[in-house]
Amino acid sequence: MEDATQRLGYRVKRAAAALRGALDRALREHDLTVPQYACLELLDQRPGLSNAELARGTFVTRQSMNTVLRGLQDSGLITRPAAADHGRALPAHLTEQGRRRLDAARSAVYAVDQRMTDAVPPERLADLLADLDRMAAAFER
Amino acid sequence: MEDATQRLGYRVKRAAAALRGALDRALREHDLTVPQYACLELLDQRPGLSNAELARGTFVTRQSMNTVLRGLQDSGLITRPAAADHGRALPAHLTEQGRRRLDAARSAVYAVDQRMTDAVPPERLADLLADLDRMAAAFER
DNA sequence: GCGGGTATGTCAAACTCCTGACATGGAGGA
DNA sequence: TCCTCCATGTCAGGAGTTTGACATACCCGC
Repeated sequence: MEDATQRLGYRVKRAAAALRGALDRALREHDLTVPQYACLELLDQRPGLSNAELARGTFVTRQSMNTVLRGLQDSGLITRPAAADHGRALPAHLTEQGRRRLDAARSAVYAVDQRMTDAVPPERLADLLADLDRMAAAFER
Repeated sequence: MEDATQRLGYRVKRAAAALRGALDRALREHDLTVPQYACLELLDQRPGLSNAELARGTFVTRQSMNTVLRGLQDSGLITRPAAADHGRALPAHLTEQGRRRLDAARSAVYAVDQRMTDAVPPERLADLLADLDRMAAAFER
């Protein structure tokens, strides 16, 4: 195991890089970046999430998500109250325009995901998902 | 499959994010970034690689690798000839100091990789590696 | 020989993301 | 009640990466 390209980390990195590139290309025609799309998708499934919660859900820092949210807000894709009624968390929601943009981009993203999914033998998909979860969990603290 | 967090792309992204974070933390004490380490490692295995070849091997653009190489050069970890004798490609090589720094960082990186590897059942490791390769290959053109 | 195609190194500008830091608001124990 | 701890939103600065572009150098078919 002296060749670093044989190690698990290298393979994960390569697969993730390929995925990221494909997503970038697919989302560009919808004028969305990957974090922006991830944010919209998360917000569609769980409306009212705060900045910090969205950051954790998309694997970026609060600060990065803050700028992402501001951009989405300026584009009119999401809304956030100016002040919090309880605590400091500001619950974000999709606007009608945001929902439409998400619907348009979703098909492109799903096609990318499907292309990747189709590349693995179907009988191994469940194990693969479980292993990816275990790898991620191995670094949580 | 309406929950986006159940899709393969999300799992890959999460695993890669966890790995990247762990590598960042592990390499910080060696004053190296992930691309810098990847570059050194690749250069150790295949001395004389050019900027563009290193970029492809580490999944970044030529421009990014160029700045990485310049930093490594300024730190005295690699050397590059000022002019190319054949074509424009400038073959890079590790210096003695670069080799020492790599050796020091390698154990930390290997520990991270091993921790991730240990998280997956050993009888599935070979399949996992193969599937990751298939996923990456699905996006090549 | 030579002209198109390809690959390389490099520059400039913009963008994204991160680290570090600070102030605010809530929860729980002394 | 007070006060320590934790989570959140935000600001400032900097580091890293990307897109777009340009000039140079080889290759190959004509």
